[in-house]
Amino acid sequence: MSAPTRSRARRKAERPAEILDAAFEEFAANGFAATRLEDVAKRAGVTKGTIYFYFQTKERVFEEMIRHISQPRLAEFDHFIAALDGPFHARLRSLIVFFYDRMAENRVAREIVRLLISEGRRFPELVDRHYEEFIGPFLERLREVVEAGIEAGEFRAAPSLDLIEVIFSPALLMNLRPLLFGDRRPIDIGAYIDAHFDLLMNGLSPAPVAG
Amino acid sequence: MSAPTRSRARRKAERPAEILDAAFEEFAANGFAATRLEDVAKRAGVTKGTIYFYFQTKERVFEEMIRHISQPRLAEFDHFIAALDGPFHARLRSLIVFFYDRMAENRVAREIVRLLISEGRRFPELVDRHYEEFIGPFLERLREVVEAGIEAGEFRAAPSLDLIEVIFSPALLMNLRPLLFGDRRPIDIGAYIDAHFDLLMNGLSPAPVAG
Amino acid sequence: MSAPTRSRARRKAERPAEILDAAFEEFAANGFAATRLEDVAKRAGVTKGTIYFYFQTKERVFEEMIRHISQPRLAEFDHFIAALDGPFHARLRSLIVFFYDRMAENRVAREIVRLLISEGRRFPELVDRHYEEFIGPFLERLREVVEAGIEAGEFRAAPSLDLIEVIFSPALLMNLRPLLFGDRRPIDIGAYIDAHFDLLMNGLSPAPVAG
Amino acid sequence: MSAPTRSRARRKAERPAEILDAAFEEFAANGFAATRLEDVAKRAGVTKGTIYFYFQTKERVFEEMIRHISQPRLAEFDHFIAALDGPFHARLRSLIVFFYDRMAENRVAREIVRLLISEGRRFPELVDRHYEEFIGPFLERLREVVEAGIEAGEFRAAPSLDLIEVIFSPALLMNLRPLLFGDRRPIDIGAYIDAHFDLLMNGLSPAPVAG
DNA sequence: AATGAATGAGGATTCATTCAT
DNA sequence: AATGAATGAATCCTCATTCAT
Repeated sequence: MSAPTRSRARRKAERPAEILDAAFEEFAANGFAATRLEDVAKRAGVTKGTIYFYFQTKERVFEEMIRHISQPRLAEFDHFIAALDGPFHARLRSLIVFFYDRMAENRVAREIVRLLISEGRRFPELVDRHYEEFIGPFLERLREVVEAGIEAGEFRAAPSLDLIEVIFSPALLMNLRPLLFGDRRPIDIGAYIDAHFDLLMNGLSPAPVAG
Repeated sequence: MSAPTRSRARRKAERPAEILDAAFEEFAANGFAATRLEDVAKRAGVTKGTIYFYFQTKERVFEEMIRHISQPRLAEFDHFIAALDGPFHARLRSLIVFFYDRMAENRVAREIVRLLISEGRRFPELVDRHYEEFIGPFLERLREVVEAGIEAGEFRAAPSLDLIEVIFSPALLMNLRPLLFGDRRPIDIGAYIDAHFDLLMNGLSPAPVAG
Repeated sequence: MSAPTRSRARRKAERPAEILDAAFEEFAANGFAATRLEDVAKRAGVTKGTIYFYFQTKERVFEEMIRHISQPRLAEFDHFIAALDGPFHARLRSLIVFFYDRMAENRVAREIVRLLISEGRRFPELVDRHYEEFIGPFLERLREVVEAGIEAGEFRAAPSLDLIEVIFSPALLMNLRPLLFGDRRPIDIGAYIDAHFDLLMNGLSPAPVAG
Repeated sequence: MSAPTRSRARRKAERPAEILDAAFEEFAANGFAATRLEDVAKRAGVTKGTIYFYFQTKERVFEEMIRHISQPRLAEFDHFIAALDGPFHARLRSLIVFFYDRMAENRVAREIVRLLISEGRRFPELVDRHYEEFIGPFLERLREVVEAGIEAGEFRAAPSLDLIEVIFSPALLMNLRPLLFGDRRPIDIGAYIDAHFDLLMNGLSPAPVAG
């Protein structure tokens, strides 16, 4: 099948990506130290030697794997931002739903988070790059929307503006839950998102009795 | 010093705890797979053989270490709960501040969370026990306070009552941040807690103009 | 039970023997190298330390165990020899049946043989002592009976007189069989003994037609 | 020497056999448990890792070693059987001499027997395979010769026909002797074989006085 | 480009032996 | 006499890495 249809040259060009995809699965399943390059090779359909042809060390495989898996999300995010429209509370909701969808409910993204947490001490630059490329820009967009919403009178000038992460942090829980519990303890994510947004907009205090 | 002052029997009684304390430091620093029992032994001031006298395998050392480190917190929590008092929004704040204080700002607790995330797949019972002993009861207390507060008219009956975790989840961020960034990217936790609580009570919507 | 009936002093006197009995079972089951003194201790109902109180090293335990298990057979053999009586072919049969009974069909004796074969290179003096105390005397008695039988005209002066072991060697097979096959491949020992003795007396050649 | 003369591929093809030959020497000298794979490697001129490249565990090395050492004898035996000729008592003697020669006087075969006895409990399938491939067929040939000899009037119909092993069992002694005594207690094997065969044919009973 | 044989340092685990009590 | 905590050398096995082909 693939042998006749894809030229040898083309297959060669895809080798590194195939190895990194395989590496993602193995590292996600076992962590950095407990993953054997032998298993990565087997999963990628090559031999250990081939991995060393493309990557210098196991560390390098890990680093490039994180890069390889993360990169595609960036463009997607930019595109999404560009399309944001409508009233600011709708934009805010969109941003948050986007995070739930792309980060919390997406297995690949979740496992990357797991790896950043578990191996972050060994690869601090990876974590920092992630902040600069994903988290920072996301928070920045969030802040812009909230600021504009305040200006437009849709939001009040809450202290959370300065600590914008407090606004979306409930979404983190949906990211961590499956990392901790796997399939155990499932939750109704739709209801959770609604609860998050309701709390975000209205808080817990009872509405003052309108005159 | 210890040889003359402490009797052999006394030292023996303390050995397992000493080993588990050392194990915590090593596992927290390197993760399960990358930690060498030899280093745990050295840190505990014993030899490898001694570890195997008390624990059957490296896995067992890990499991018992988690248990050993976590246990003491339980009593503390129960005691805190018993002392909860005052208006319900104050109790709610107390609970949340308690979580920030004991979980987010405490290095040991944070590292336990890291280990549960990174090694949870290998030790699912540990994660589940943690839920049953810590997370579940904490959420339960939280729910009780909110329910009572609603009854008392201090809180509105928000949908978040059913998904109580949404209420305290911003605190998770303060738990994860140092796991990811170490000492880089510090944050003003006091301000963050205030923002969290403000959002919790008031939301982002502008207050309706009072009559 | 045993505590009240047996005095402590008496139990102490039996300790070494209990240890050696336990050692026999473990060494027989696993061989010298694969046996753990810890298991010997457990089986004997004492601790490792106690073994070292009575015996200097694992090697010593092994050596003394062989001695301890073998010794009792010697007296038995002497007693049996003294009672030998009747025509010489009957005495020969008795001797051979004795060997089958005490060596081939007795599990303990068989396992001692296994140990002498498997550990003989490590403990050559044990093997040699065994020859001097058991095999040599047994062959000597065999030779005496055959010689007397020749004198009495009951046996012919076959060359096997000088290599007396050829006479009883079929019995060895009954010793080795269970060492190799355990309970697999059982054999009718009674019939085997009869075949052995028939061959011994009559050989395979057809009887010359009597005048 | 070997590096320039033998190609890598050629050396590779011989590696497993070289390792198994080395394994034979070490296991024969020390038994299974007391043999260190490190020593096997050293003797084979490779490193520990190489052994594990070809064999999964120490057990596997042992099993394949037994196979590797035993196999070549099988063809030899078949060839010998095909060439059997002459009167039946001559064939019987040939068979028995063959056993003495190939099993009792051959160091390699003897040590395999030692290993089957000492490690048979751990590797019962090895013992059973040995019976099926070597012992069983050998006994079968023996029986055929004796049966044909009876038919031809060269042998009498002794009860030993049903327990054919009684006929060759004296040869076992020549197998076991060196296992137990090494070079101590040498024996004149030629004379022993003669005595064995004389007994086999004529027994111990005095010849009836011919008319 | 790719293979896979080979290495060797490293780490988990075992166990004979010691010794304070 | 007896215990059992403690040791540390020994040994199995793993795996990142190299390199001849």
